[in-house]
Amino acid sequence: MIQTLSEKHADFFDQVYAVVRLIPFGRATSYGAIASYLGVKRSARMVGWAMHGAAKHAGVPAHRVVNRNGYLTGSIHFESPNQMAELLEGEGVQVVDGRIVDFKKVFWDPFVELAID
DNA sequence: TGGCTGACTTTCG
DNA sequence: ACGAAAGCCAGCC
Repeated sequence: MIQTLSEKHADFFDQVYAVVRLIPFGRATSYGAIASYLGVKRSARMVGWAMHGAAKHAGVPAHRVVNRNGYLTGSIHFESPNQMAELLEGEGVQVVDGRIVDFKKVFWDPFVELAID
């Protein structure tokens, strides 16, 4: 739960996992958006680094996390470079040349979707 | 134990 | 407008 993020002093990784898990089907977000949501936008790299552990965390759709341009930069860390793209396409997200088409449309902004008050 | 590296983003020159 | 550098923090030699 998101509310527990601010309540509990969970590890940075756990917070990232929690947010990533909330990404709806057919949507995607960026490392920076998650980092910013967690209040450490400058640590966007850590979000990506956190995904290293996300692979062993079931239920964490790491393929729905891309860089701010919609490029599947993390695809190289999947079982195969095209694994990430195929997963996204399987969710109806069109991917061309390692980049999400109309990323702004499929972009899932935690600040908006989670409606922070 | 200490230092390097990294699935990024932003800002300064 | 483009290129380079910094900042973030935890895991892994």
